[in-house]
Parts: sequence; structure tokens; C-alpha cells
Amino acid sequence: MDPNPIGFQHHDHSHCVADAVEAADRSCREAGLQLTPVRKRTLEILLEEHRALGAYDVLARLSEDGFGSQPPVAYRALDFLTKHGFVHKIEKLNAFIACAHPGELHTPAFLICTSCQAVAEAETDPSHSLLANIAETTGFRISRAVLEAEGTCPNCLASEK
Amino acid sequence: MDPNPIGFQHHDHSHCVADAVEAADRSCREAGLQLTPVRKRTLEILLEEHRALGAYDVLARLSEDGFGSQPPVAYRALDFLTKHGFVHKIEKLNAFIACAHPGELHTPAFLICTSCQAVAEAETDPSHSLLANIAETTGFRISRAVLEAEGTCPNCLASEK
DNA sequence: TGATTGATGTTATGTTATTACGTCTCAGCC
DNA sequence: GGCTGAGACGTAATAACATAACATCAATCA
Repeated sequence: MDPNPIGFQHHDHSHCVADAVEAADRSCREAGLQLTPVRKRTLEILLEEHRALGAYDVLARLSEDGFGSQPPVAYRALDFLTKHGFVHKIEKLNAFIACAHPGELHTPAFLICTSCQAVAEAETDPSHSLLANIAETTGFRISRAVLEAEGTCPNCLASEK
Repeated sequence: MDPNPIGFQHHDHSHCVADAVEAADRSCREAGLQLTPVRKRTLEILLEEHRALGAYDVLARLSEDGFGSQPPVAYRALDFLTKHGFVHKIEKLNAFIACAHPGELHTPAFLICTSCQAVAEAETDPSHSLLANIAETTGFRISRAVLEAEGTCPNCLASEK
């Protein structure tokens, strides 16, 4: 089965990319960050694909587009985008995906379908979070959390029958 | 600062290793699994270190002990131990750590101190879990979950002053 | 005995990520 | 104008993590 790229729901995202890049652009200007051509293009690539891509996949696309062809080109752009919340890294896949809820301060959780490779980003309530509770009882101060679940998405469950 | 290897509390673990290996041994016999010499030694190494080790660190130790010196030797042993719940992989670190609660069926959560590299394994209540809730509302069936938090452990917080 | 299974070992390779260094641009300042 | 420092980008080289493919061996069992 082909990867279902849009979380678990199909939709027309003809405007998604442009809108999201526009939003990132504005957000960077406000924050005094430089959304340079490589960085912007990297974000576009992830938005266009709408699924998790490895750094080398991104690099190949960047290289085709006339940017540098060495790993640091992709990693630096991805680091920037990740650091500022426009992109997330899926640790379990060593891959990157455009944030589905940019701008909002959030701790994302990801649902990874092992059947169709789709990755959905879910919002979490930080105050109710498991990790927050654990942290509180142990006196640990959390700076970043990784919440990922592998399994089977609704679409693949349905077509398993 | 040196890594504090025992979760976040110091303790004498002179008996930990032997006890845990013994438990694993019994558990494997009951389940009809082969805790072979490489596998047992791999578990011992992780228990002795009591912190997250990379596969190549483990491999180096195995090799010193007369086992094979090529990556598959370590990866296969780690795969076995991980698959059967004696060891966990910390995705964020690409590293492995002996399970702190073997035998129990559980979804572990890890607290990773970026200052001293200690990793603590916390138990979670699967039914209350964030991911379980998300999964329920979206119809996603979870098979494996990754819960990891990076931050500063109580000890390092205390010594920061 | 012969077939099958599972464990181990090796060689080779693939994949992911970083270090180190040179250049360019631009803002701030003399 | 000319100097300087910060940040971005490019490259070469290498490090770190992981798997594929194949040979061997021992245990089990029809």
C-alpha cells in the first residue's frame, strides 16, 4: 500500500505548502530569524511530501535544486527548522516531518503506521502528560520530550479485513 | 560530572547483576528461549554499566571477552534481549540499557539527563497513558511506544546552584 | 541418516550524522 | 572607506550506527 501522506485522512493540500511557508516566513521575520533559501526550500520539501523524510532524501532534493550536495547542508537546515518548531524529528525513524501545528507551543506525539508509513502528529496536553507527572514526582526537569507510537492506522486496520 | 549510573539514586548494586541475570535465565528457560553465552554476557555488560551503551561499546566488550568482533554479534544479542524485554533501546541516544523492571509487562518511559548522561526508567500506567488516549480517539492500534524525555536530573539540578 | 531450525561468525556494505575548514555576506562601528 | 565579528553556506573527510548476505555448526527430530 502506498503511504498515506496526510496523517490518516486524505485531503486536498494544494494550498497547504504555500500557506505554511508563508506562516513560517512571517514567524521568522517577527522572531528575527533568517528563513534563508535552503531553509525555506527544505521546509517546502517536507510540506510537499507530507510524510517523514530522511535527511539524505531531503539532501537529494536540495541538491537537485542547486543547493549544496553534502550532508551538512541538509542537517543544518533541518536543525534550524527543528529548533524553531517548524519541523519535528521522528526518532524512531531517523526522519523529519513538517510540523502540523506550527506556531503553537506544543509537545507533539506521533503515531507511526508500520503498514503504510503514514505519520500523524497529535497534540498533547502537557499538564496531564505522563512524562510531566513522572518528572514532578522524581524532581527531573524536562526540556524536550519524545512521544512516539508505532502501530496500525485506522485506514490500514480497515483494509486488513 | 561523571555519569550517575543508577537512575538518579546511588546504590550498592553488587548483587544486581547476578540477580538480574539469574532472573533472565529463569525467565528464558520458562519461555523456551535460549539465553546463550553471548546474550547472557551482553546482558551482564549492560547491567554492570548500569547506563545506556551504544551497540559498538557493547561489541567492544564482547570482543574483548572472546566473542565475535563484527557488528552483527552485538546487534543480534541486543535484538534478542530487546525483543524479550530484558533490554530497552533509547531511541534518542541510539543506545541500549538493561531493563530496570524485567518480567513485568510494561511500557517504559525514560528520563535522560543531558548533564550527567544518567538514564532512569520509569513505569507508566498504560491505561492512563497519553498515547493510549490519543490512539483510542483516532482508532490507531499501538504496538510499541517510545516515551523519552531529555532534561536535567535532580542531582544535576542540585549541583547547578 | 538426513532435513530443519536456530545460533554464531565473517565480509561487505548501507545509512545516518558530525567535524573541520574555507568563503561569503552583512551589520555595526571606527 | 575599511575593519571586524557573527552567521550562513559550501566542501572534503570521517565517524557512528545498522544491516545484508553467506558459511558453519550444533541440536532436534521425522
